[in-house]
Amino acid sequence: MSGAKKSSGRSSADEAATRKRGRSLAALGYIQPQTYEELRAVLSSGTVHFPKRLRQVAIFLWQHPSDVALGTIAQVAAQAGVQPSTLVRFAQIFGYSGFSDFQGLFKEHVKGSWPEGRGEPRADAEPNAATHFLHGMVGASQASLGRIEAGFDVESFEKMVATLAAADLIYVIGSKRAFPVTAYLSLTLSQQGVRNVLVDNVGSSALDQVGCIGGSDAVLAVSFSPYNSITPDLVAVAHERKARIVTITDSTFSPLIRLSDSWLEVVESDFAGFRSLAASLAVGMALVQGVAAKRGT
Amino acid sequence: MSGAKKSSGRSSADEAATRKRGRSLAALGYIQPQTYEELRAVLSSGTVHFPKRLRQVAIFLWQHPSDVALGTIAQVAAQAGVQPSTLVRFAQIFGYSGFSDFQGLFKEHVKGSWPEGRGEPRADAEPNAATHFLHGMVGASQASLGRIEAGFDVESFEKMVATLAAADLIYVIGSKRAFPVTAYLSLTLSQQGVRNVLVDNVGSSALDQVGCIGGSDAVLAVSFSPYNSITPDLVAVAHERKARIVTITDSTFSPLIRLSDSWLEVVESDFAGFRSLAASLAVGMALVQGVAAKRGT
DNA sequence: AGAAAATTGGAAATCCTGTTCGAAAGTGGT
DNA sequence: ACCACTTTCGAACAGGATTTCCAATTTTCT
Repeated sequence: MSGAKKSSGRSSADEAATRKRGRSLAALGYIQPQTYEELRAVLSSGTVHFPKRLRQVAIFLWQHPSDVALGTIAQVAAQAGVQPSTLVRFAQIFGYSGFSDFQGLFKEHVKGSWPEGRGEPRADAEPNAATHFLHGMVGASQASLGRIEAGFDVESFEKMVATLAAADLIYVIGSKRAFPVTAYLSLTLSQQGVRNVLVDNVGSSALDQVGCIGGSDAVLAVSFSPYNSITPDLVAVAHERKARIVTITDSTFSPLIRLSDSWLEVVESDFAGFRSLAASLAVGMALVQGVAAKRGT
Repeated sequence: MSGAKKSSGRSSADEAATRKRGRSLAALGYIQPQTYEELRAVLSSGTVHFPKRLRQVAIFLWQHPSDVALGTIAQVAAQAGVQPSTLVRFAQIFGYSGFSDFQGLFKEHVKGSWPEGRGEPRADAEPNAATHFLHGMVGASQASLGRIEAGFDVESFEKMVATLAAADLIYVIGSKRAFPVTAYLSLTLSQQGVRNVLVDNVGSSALDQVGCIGGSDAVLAVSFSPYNSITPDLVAVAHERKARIVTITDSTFSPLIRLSDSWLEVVESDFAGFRSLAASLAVGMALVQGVAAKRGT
């Protein structure tokens, strides 16, 4: 609290910056974002209105996080079309002492998104019922994720991407446990500009929906054992109507396989009967990204 | 990255470095690696035998490319356990004028394999682009999972379980990215014999649904940034009707927090703009299990 | 074992980067 | 149109980062 003016002390520098400029967000009740995700949340919330140059900065940060993480302030400023000092001001508005601190957020994020970048989980056995189950669930998820990386059929995957990219319209089908996966697939496909229909069976209209499938359409089916939902029936109809069919399922015994042009096996672990979906979602996202990339070109 | 700003004679500086030290690889017939892949190829070929410290450097570069790209020379040296000057020497052996030039390789590589936000996912000439993305997605999932295990608010969690277990009827609310999570929550709750309503907004009936919430009911809300969906509106209505509200969200900026009796922060990583749901699902399953256990007794 | 060569550690010197500050330009209200 | 206030620009400054250099140490060859 001793008001040293330009001491190099980090924390006191923050306070000094806040005190000096009455308009910092901290003064308005906001707190300093501690992670990249929080920063994105603030930027996207639309609650902050920036003047022209600062908005320009915000947009650039949003669109080119890796350039911000890797570059020097001069390079970033040049790419964003502003002065270096503008970047410093931007960082200070959010309560940071300067650009360097602020850039740390981006570095953390890029490092975190980089496969090699993370450490191994350490084993602290905490005797607590809640954390014990969470730990088990996390373990099941990580086991599932590890398994797909270990053995992944790239050939099938690329065939699936090609099939879906060539399709006129994509029908996404999955019930029960698979439904959360198909819901996310449908959402991300739409966000990537890929037209698709989520067959959710609202109003029991699923059979009628698939009755409209044409030969130039494709079905993306997700199904897990036990295979007693309506998914096999729906896919059978699509198959009769000559649609291309790609499947994500969890064993070679799935009735969908003989109907499918290509398929991937994704085995999910469970803990105390609660099954993970982590691997299926990861594979699903990869599919969506692949299709979007292929469509884009 | 156009670092064309440095000192005047870049190319002549290279030659000078080469001429001065008789043992540079260039003098031995090797050429200066122009890309990160070339560097990796040279390192892995095993044709070069380094003394102890330099080998240490090579191993570190191999295992932690993102740290090399993001850090300063001092940070990298500390992590690798060598002196900064050793890194400079290493770079010069490969024909670079110094560490900065050499680091450029790593920066290029990291930036190149980071498909920029909303931008066009450029189809790299990388043959295994599919597996690279899958790898990244798995990494994002694992990062998310690791994060919740690292810092998990057990107190809030148990308060949430207690609230939900005491409720007459549980309303599960979430839109867009959060919907897959709520769909799975609703399914597993039902499978555990816990009565619940999934507010899916089919037929735009969500507002009317939450209009029926009573004081003995509870809301389980899931919401991620940007918070521009109808979820905050729905939860606000439930709050007015005196329902207990528990929330899973991804930052302290979420508008749901001030409406909630208890809440958990679950930060999900993303890769190339595709966000993982692994952590939210794991936490959700833990919640369901906790509620079911408490109801059962 | 001894000497020469290679390698390493550490501090000094230099270059560059990030930050600060005052003036200029822009904006909005009276 | 004028004034007060905010925002932006650009140059000067300070501090940090990279590089260089030399002595100390280890290795290798005779």
